[in-house]
Amino acid sequence: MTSRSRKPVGSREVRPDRGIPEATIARLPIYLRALTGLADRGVTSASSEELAGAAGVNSAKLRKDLSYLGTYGTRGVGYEVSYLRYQIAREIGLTQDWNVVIVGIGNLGLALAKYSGFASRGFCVAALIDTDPSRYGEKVAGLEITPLDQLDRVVAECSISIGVIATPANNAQNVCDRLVAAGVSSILNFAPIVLNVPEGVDVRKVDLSIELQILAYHEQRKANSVVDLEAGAL
Amino acid sequence: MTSRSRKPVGSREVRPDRGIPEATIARLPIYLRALTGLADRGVTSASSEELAGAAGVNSAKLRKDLSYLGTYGTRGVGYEVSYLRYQIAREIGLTQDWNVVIVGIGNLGLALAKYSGFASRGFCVAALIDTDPSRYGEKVAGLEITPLDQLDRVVAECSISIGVIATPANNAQNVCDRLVAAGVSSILNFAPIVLNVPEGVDVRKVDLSIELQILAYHEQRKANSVVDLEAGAL
DNA sequence: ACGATTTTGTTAACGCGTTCACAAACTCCT
DNA sequence: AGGAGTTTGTGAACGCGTTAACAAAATCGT
Repeated sequence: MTSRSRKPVGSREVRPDRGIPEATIARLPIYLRALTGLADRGVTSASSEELAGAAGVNSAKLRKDLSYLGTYGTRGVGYEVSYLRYQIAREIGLTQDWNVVIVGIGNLGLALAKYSGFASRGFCVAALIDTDPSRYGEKVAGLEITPLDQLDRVVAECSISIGVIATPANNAQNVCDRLVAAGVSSILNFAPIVLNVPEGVDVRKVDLSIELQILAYHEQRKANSVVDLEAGAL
Repeated sequence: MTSRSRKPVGSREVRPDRGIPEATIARLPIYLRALTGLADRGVTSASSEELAGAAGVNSAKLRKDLSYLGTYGTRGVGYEVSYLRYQIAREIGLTQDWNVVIVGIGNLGLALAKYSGFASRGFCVAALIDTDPSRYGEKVAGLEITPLDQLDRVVAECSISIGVIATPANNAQNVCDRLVAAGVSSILNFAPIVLNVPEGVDVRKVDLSIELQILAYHEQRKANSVVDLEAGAL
C-alpha cells in the first residue's frame, strides 16, 4: 500500500492498484472477452446483469470484481462498453504487446505457434525454440526454429518476458531453468510436471490430462448415481 | 474418524464417496502423477511430506485431501505407493478407459489427436469430427475425420461420454449443443467462449489467451514495482 | 515390555472468495 | 422540482479451502 498517487490519464488518486484478489484477476480476461464481444455487436452500454450473463458469472461477483479496479460504472445506467474495456485492458497490462517464446515445437508447440488468437489479444510469438538439430532453421508461421543454446540471445534481443513450455515432461524442468536463467519471469507450462522456480517467477500450468481426469471423476459419479437410483427403485 | 477398522480390498461400507471438495478432486490427478513418478523410480513407500513435495503442495493439504478418500496411510510409516495410486485411480474413475471425441481438427485439434499422453492416462481418442467437407475421410493418428452430422451415431457406437471442443469460437456453442444432444455429458472446451449447457453437463475450459493475460498482469506488476523502487531510491 | 521416534488423520482457527442486501447515485417522467 | 424507477458500489454474513497443531497409532531400539 504505497500511498503514492498516480495519474494515468485523468487524475485518479489513491491508485486502486494493489490488492486485487487473484480470483478477480483470473476473471478479468473473461470480462474483457465479453466486452469485446458486445462491442463487436455494436453495443455501447451494458448493465452488470448483462455483462455478467455474457461472462457466465453472477452480477454481484462482477460488480465486486470491477470495484477493485475503480468506479467505472454509472449508477442507474450501467457501464460504457468501450471505456470499461480499455480500463480492464490497461489493468491487465494489454496496452503494450507482450513477446512470447515457445519452447518445444512438437504437435502442441506447432499448434500454439500457428494459433492466431494470441496476436489479437496482444501476445506476439517472437521466437520458436527446439532441441532437435534436424529442425533448426525450419520455418513455422514465419519464424525459424532456433536451438536452445541461443535462448539467452533471443530473449534479450526480442525483449521476451513470457515463455511457453511445450516440451515432453522429461525436458521441461531443464527448459524452465534455462528460461529463468535467460531472464524470463513468467512461464506457461504444458508439460505434465510440477516445475520448480525461484521466487519472483510466475508459473501457470495447463494439463490436458488433468482436465480430462476431473471430467472423468464427475462422469463416473453421474453414472453411479444413476445406478443408485435404479437400485433404489427396486 | 469412523471407528471402523480397515478392510483394504473387499467389503467397503458407508462408501466415503460423497462430499469430496472440488478443490481436492482437482488435485487428485496431480497426486496420481506424482505417485506414478515415484513408482517408476522404484519407490514403494512415501511419507506425506515426500509426496507433497513431488506434487508441489504442502503436506497438511495432501493429508487432508487423502483423508476424504479413506485412510490409506499407516501412521509412523507413510503411504504405500502402488496401493495409494490404485485407490486414487479408482476414485477418479480410471479403472475403466474413457472414450473421447475431438471436434474441430484444426491446429489444436490435430495436436490433441496426436498427443500420446491421453492414452497412457486412460483416455482413448475414439473419433475425430470436423465440419469441413474437404477433410472428410482424411486420416489422422489412425482415425478418419468424420462429418458433424454423424456425431450421434459415432457417440453411440463408441460409447463416448467426453467431448473436446477445439473449433473456432463461432462454432463452439453449436458444436456443444450437438454434443449434448448426442448424449455427451462432459465437455472440455478450448474455444474462447462461455458455453451454455443444460443441468447435468460438466464443462471445463482451457483458454490459452486467458492464461497469458494472467501472466501479463503479474509481469506488469513486477515491472511496475521495479519502477517504484527506483523512483523511491531517488 | 516400554519409552523414544515417526508420521498419519483430524480438529480447530484462520483467511479468502462469494453472495446477499441495501444505501447512494443516476435517469426519466410528470 | 420531485417522486418513481434503475443500477451501481459496498459492508456484512456466509461458506469453502488452507494451514497449523496435536492426539492416535505405528515402528524401532533397548
